[in-house]
Amino acid sequence: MSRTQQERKAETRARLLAAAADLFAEQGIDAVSVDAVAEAAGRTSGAVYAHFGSKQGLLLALLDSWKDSVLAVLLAEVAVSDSPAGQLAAVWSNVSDTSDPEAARWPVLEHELWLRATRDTEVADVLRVRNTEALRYSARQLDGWTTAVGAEPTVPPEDLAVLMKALLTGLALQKRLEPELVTDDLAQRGIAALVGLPADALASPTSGPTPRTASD
Amino acid sequence: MSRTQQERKAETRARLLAAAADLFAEQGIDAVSVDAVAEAAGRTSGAVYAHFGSKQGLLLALLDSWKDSVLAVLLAEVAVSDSPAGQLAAVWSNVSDTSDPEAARWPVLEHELWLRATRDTEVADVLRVRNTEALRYSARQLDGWTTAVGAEPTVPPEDLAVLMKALLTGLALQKRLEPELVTDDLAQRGIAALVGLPADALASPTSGPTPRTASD
DNA sequence: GCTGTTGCATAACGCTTCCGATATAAGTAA
DNA sequence: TTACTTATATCGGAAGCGTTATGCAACAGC
Repeated sequence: MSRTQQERKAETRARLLAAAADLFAEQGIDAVSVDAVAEAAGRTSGAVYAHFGSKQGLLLALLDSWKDSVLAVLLAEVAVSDSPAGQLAAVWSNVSDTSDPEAARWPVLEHELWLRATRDTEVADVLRVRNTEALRYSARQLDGWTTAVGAEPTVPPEDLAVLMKALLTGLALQKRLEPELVTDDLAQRGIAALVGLPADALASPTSGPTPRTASD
Repeated sequence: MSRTQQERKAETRARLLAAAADLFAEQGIDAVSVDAVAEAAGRTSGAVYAHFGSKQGLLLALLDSWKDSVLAVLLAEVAVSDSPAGQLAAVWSNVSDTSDPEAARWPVLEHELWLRATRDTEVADVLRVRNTEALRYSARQLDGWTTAVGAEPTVPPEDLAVLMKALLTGLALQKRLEPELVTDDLAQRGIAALVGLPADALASPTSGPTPRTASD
């Protein structure tokens, strides 16, 4: 089996990034050594420095690769349901799911990155780009939903997107500390209140098929 | 001038805690060495281990000392104004003030502690205690406010407190990454929406007591 | 004043980190 | 083959970490 150098290199790079994502999320970025990442990828630390120059370089490359992949995954999950309630539920579960350790991993890492951005300009820059991108998309969606459902939010869609993201982020944070305090139902009521709807308006959508609503 | 051993010890302990609070918030807990804390306090690392046994012991002692002090400060600031609008503004500014580096410090540390709680059981325990305490107080306040202003929130006060805290936390987080995206006005509108009020019902901040009813 | 104790400084230990210098293996082109 | 390039491995150094052991003043009780 002959593989070109390009293929070899590409695979090594991919394996290093995957290993870094896993370990960073599981143990925290600072707690993970370069050697640990390399070993988990079946390589040695030399490969990391050859590919990314430094641990910081590895982190930035990881962020870059995420800007595409993670957002794409979320959008795909959202696209499955076409009712506002289902789509919001998809977003919420994507952020807050604590049952599956695999899925619960990257929100933690996301959280860590936001904190890191406070002191690391490079990380902050990357995060800002992703954030405004997500907010722009979110604002568009929210605008469509609110008019479709006939809600009258007290703020324009762009601001509503900020509030919504803040609420979801805060709830996810809180849920990790005290899971039983933040039920799916509570999240839904909070969202409804922000949008300017009665609490049950999202549970049984007025139009379109009823999707899988969050239980609890 | 002669000082008793007790006084000496107490002052050293206080200085170590103060230095730890400063440095931890500024650089992050892991990035700060025990030696650095000791030096900032005008002592050496030996003093740290004599007092707290370990770096983790120092951290836990710091958390303990905060459970009293920080909450007390916040309550005092809240007590200054006796209108719901003013009190909410006090809370929000206390969480989100980014102008004064001194004040902007501890929300960052708070954020870091929440993240740390994901992997550190001891920190999680302390944080849970403080959190439920704050939520209980907050729920009581919110209950009083909503009835006083005549709002009709869609959830009971205990849940409303969770939502409110989540929103404020999320907004503070977001504001640190993109300050111009999260104005005080936006925060106020978000709060109002959660409580179930029109956007301008809360809009008279630091002035004296506002009329009891917002209806007109 | 003498003596035991307290509070902290000093210095060293064992471990881990990042990362460069060097070496080897794999792939490509003639 | 031969010559050359590229990708990864190996090794080691300098520095940093938390922690422990020891020593030395300043104090307290007699």
